[in-house]
Amino acid sequence: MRRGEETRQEIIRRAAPIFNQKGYDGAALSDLMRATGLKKGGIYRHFESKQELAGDAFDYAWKLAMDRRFEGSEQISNTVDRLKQIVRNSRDRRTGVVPGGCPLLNTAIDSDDGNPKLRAKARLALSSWLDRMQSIAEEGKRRGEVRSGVDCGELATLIASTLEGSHMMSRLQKKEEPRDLAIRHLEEYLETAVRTRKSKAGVNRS
Amino acid sequence: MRRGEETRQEIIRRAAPIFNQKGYDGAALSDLMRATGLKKGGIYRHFESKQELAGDAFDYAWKLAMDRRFEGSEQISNTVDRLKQIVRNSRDRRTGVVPGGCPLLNTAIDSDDGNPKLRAKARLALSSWLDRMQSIAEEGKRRGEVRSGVDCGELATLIASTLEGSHMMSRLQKKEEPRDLAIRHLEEYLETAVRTRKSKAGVNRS
DNA sequence: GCGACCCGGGACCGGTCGGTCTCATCCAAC
DNA sequence: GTTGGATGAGACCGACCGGTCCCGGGTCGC
Repeated sequence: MRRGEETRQEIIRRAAPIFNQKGYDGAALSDLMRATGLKKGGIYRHFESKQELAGDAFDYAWKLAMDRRFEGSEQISNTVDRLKQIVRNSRDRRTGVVPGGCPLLNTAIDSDDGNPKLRAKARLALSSWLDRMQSIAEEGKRRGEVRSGVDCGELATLIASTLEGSHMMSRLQKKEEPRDLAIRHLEEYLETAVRTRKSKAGVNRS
Repeated sequence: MRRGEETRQEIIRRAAPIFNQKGYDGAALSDLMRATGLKKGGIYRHFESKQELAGDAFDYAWKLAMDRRFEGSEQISNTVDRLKQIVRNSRDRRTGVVPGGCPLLNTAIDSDDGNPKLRAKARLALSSWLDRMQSIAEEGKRRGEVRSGVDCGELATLIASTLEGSHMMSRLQKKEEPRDLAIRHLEEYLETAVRTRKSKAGVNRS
């Protein structure tokens, strides 16, 4: 990797928390300069605009968040248990991600007015998250682990919105209860309304 | 009401959508001047800072939203049906409120970094909302309409976070599905896990 | 060792920010 | 009709915004 490219990536890494915490407008060039240790010229050498940097920073932050949220789920064979793991990850695997809360939630609200480019990125991010969860549910359906009556797209939407809503509340109240509660609720829902009932013993438990 | 006070209220009414749509930093004095038809002097005559105006505008927007969300629920006698009505209101009664989405969600994210005064207002707003729903559930418990095992505070938290999360998704996707889905899910939950089971016929339906 | 180029510093730009202050006008009480 | 407080206009302020540009220095390939 060329030296300039390394610097570029470093700028993205350092800028991501600033944008995630302060929003697009709130993240001033002076903040980014302080965070990166570079002056304006050094930053604008690698990005043609603040928009471009913000976009790259969002992609970086979202990728990290997604990786963490699906971490440890791949090796779980049962799809419902895999979904439960993903749900729990939103609480248990939040270290090492970009500070400032969920980039998707932040950017969705932040770009609600104005900023169509960031908004498009947020929309895409949401879709990719939903698609991944939906695919798991559909795989579960084919395998007979998920009930045939379940709408996999709706299931993914329900999980995402419950997690995001409780995430906002937990951050606002500075308490873990809302998030814990949402996770318990979703686990319960997955067990009682999604997982195929087994008449025999040997029910899967994660 | 003195003339100045009328002007003050009018400024709040006009400023509220600006703050709700653009956020605190995003709402420039020039925007507020355009919306109110006043110049700086005219605005600062009635508010000692942008902060104060933003706070009053949030209170105004939140009061409107709360009124709408609880509208039509008072005259429903059964408490579970009352909660169902409140849940449905978040979809059905959104006309006449301040544009730009839920003021609580917007302000919670917007004030996540910086702005402690607005954050305190958002926290208070959330508490008052939760308290109102919790009180209804507790009344239902005393009346035997809500199961004794239900934690009313948790129920309120679950309703709020599910609605807020789906609200964000609906706005981001510009689709009503996430919100509709969340409402259906909460209605189902209220019926199956909250409402007291009746062994006799004549089950309440809203 | 040399030349080309990659890189970052930092002065500079016009514009806009939130906020202050003075002054003309309006209106109501007398 | 006069007067005095309430009201709003708008010039002005320093700070800071995102963005541009040029130059000096470091680092390559040769």
